[in-house]
Amino acid sequence: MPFDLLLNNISRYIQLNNGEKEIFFGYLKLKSIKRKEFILTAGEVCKYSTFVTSGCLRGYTVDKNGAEHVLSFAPPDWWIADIYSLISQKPGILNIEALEDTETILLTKANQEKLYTEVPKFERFFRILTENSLVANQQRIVDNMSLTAEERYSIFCKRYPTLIDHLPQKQIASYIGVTPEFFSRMRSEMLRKS
Amino acid sequence: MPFDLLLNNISRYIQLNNGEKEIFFGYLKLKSIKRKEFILTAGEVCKYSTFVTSGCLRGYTVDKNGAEHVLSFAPPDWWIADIYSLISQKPGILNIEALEDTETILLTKANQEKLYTEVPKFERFFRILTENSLVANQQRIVDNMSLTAEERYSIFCKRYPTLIDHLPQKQIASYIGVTPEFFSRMRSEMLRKS
DNA sequence: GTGGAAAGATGATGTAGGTTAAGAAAATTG
DNA sequence: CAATTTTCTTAACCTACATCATCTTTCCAC
Repeated sequence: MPFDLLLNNISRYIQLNNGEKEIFFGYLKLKSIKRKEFILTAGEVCKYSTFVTSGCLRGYTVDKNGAEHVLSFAPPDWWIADIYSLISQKPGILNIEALEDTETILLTKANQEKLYTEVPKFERFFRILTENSLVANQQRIVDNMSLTAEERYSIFCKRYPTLIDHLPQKQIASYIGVTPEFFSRMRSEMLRKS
Repeated sequence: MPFDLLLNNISRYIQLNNGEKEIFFGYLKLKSIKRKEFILTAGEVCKYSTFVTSGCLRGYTVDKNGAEHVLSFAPPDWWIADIYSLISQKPGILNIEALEDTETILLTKANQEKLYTEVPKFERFFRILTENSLVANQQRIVDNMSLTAEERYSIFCKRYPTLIDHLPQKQIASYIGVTPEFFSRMRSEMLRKS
């Protein structure tokens, strides 16, 4: 059952009966994404919430100097979307790219709205999802303002232990907000100290 | 009617009939806060969503070096809370303080939950509120990673024109993530250039 | 497997913004 | 309105991190 991981993800916050599950499944679509393929690029309108079942995606912006800034990684069991664009249905700023071959489940904005009407529990589910995301983002703002790069990296390691091994370190550097060069130096510095 | 501003705030996203308004009003409490008074301090559990009708609040954290970091201002027509603490009902990290004498409307977490059950529309309202907040926070992360302090200040001026005049500039400095000294220098630098 | 591209390491040098300190101006409070 | 506290300004010096350049290593496509 390809939806198992997703059902389990959802059951953390709301309980669905079989009828509700059927309705839900009807609104989903499976999609495979090849490594380096994009499912969204800046300037496009985001049409889907994407749930990752295997592989890994990353969401990033490109600033006016051409530098990339990773906003989020989406390993299995995570949702990803350009929330701004998805909500407003205006062109977004996020690029979402597969870091490796990735399997996903898509829920269109339109279907999500239908789901809210037909199974109102989903309103709760996505509210909670958004709340959690907001909390994480707020914490990240605080961390960026008050911690050194080294401290932010330690936090990243604790929070995403599974990601550290198989993620190119320039991606991690970008996520914590430093250049790959500085990140490399910082890491060898940290090893030397320990 | 002290609830006018709040009703108007809500009507941007959901429409309430008179019965629903009555239920809603029954769950609200008015509270006046004196300048420099705190409605929440780090370590406490956040019990309310607070809506400001006049005056201004600020939410900030204190890092391990004792430095303050402003996460949000709440001028009239804004909601404020320690979302993390409010959701989890665990001790939070936010201090919320009145920058001037302020009038507020409080909605307890418990009443908010009741509202979700009795008037499910509110689930939608707070979902949208959270979504908007998430979008703003995400943008702030991007801005902090990719813009200079000067650019962040320009954005702040455009986004919160009413705040600039009557906010001590050290508070603005803290919000955009620089020291008051640097902020002062930067501002005179900007004036010189223009 | 091998050739080319991407990722990583490392050194020299540059800069945005921090720190410390001290005085001037403004705003609160009694 | 005077006293006191808070905020703002300016200046000298400092540091975390960026940039640029070059070299080595790893990866992956054919």
